[in-house]
Amino acid sequence: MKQRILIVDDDPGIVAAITPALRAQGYEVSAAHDGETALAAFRQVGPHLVLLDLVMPKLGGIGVCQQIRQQSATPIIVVSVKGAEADIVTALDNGADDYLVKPFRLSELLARIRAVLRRSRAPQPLIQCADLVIDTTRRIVLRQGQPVSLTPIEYAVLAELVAHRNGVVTARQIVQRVWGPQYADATDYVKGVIRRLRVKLEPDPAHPRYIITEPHVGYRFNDASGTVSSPSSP
Amino acid sequence: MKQRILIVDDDPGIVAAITPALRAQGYEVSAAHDGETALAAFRQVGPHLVLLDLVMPKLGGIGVCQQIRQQSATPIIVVSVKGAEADIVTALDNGADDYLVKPFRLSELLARIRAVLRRSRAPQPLIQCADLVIDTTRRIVLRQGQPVSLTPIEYAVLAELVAHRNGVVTARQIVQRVWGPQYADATDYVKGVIRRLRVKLEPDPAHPRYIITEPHVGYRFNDASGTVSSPSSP
DNA sequence: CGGTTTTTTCACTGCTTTTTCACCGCGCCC
DNA sequence: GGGCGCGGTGAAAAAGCAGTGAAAAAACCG
Repeated sequence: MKQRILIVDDDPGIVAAITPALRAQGYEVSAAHDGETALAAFRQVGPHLVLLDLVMPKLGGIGVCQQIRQQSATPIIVVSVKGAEADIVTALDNGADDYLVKPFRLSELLARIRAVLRRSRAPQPLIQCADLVIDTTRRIVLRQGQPVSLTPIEYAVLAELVAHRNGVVTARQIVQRVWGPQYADATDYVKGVIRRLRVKLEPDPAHPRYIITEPHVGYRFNDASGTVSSPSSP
Repeated sequence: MKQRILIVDDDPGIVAAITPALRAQGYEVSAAHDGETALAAFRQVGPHLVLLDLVMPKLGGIGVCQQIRQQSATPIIVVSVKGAEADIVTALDNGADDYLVKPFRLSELLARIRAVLRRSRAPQPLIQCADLVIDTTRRIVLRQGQPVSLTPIEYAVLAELVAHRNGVVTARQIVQRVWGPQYADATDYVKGVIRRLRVKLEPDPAHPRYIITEPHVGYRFNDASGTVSSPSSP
């Protein structure tokens, strides 16, 4: 699935300059030109990353930052002409992940996007959980050492759950990430896939241990045991 | 728990300049002066973050970066005099999380450290109050460590109360925020939800400690203890 | 092209939540 | 003391949601 980037900038020139470069890298790009439409677009598109200008009509970049952070951990890179120490510190302390001063070098922006996305999607190569092993690099799932055959959609949904393991993911989020933003309310799809996943992965599909339903909120991948591979910060 | 930072730089001046500032922020600081000792120190200290210079004897910064990445996901901020596009892109693509060109502003470095640590350590703004813990990002409420299941409306009302904790919120305000402006005088809804919240959250629902009624005004969420959240502002 | 797997659609069921409504108790002011 | 506003209580009706099964449609593969 293509990664989606939302550009928020009131200067159409900037948007026009960046967009094709991002598309060339294989990202899907959408844009908003003021703070309020940015938040609406954010909810609708469910992007994997936000490129955010600071100076904007309606609602400033800092405000957008805070609003997004209240509802999501989606990475944000602020791109602004304001290069003062105070601006940078304020943005970073209000939830931005990186800060780039205009004018910037395109390849640097791309590299910073890669770095931020790499960390946020943190595909820990191996996730082990009782009798399940999920190898995200090979797209393989083992259950009690036996490989489980998953269809592409099943795997994509599982990956989405595992990416936020121990956290709740709404059906809406899953549909947006796996099928695309335009399917946002086709949450029926998820029901079916979740069921098939449970049949294939759960010891007792009727009483799930891994794929837990958080009533009226969404689903949660329950990883009781700590992840064993690739030790992160000790 | 104090967070540990490993500084890797062959210039003792830099180390001497940064170290006290980091200590003042409450970090534990250790240092290494070349690539090889850096890796040894990394394994020994197990830092939460690495500040890495590029030009060094024995093993360059890029090499250190790769080696660290092979064994850990510990965040790395590269700090270097080299400001060329190619250097930045190379560092970021080899596992660095951020890149700061010397000379840098100290407060910017500190802000970038906070930003990177925040993301790597899932910072959850928690509201703690006696035996209640409210995790606003994950939509989870714990009572004496046990998760409490709240319905969407219950959670929304609680969030509204908590947002103005220790201040009074009128029933009218709650209805407007949770149900929408057109429901402004359906204050009956609130009664029911408040009751259910008390049953679920209060030790003695008949004599509320948290969700207090302010007669003829509204409700107030009583947060005796201070809020505990992640260290974001210095 | 035919057969198989996968995805989509839909109707149904049991359960939880939300809404609605009637009533109770308390304090207050006239 | 009786009416009145306000907040708490309880229960039943209505609505919404998740799980299930099964069949149609689409994609895949030889």
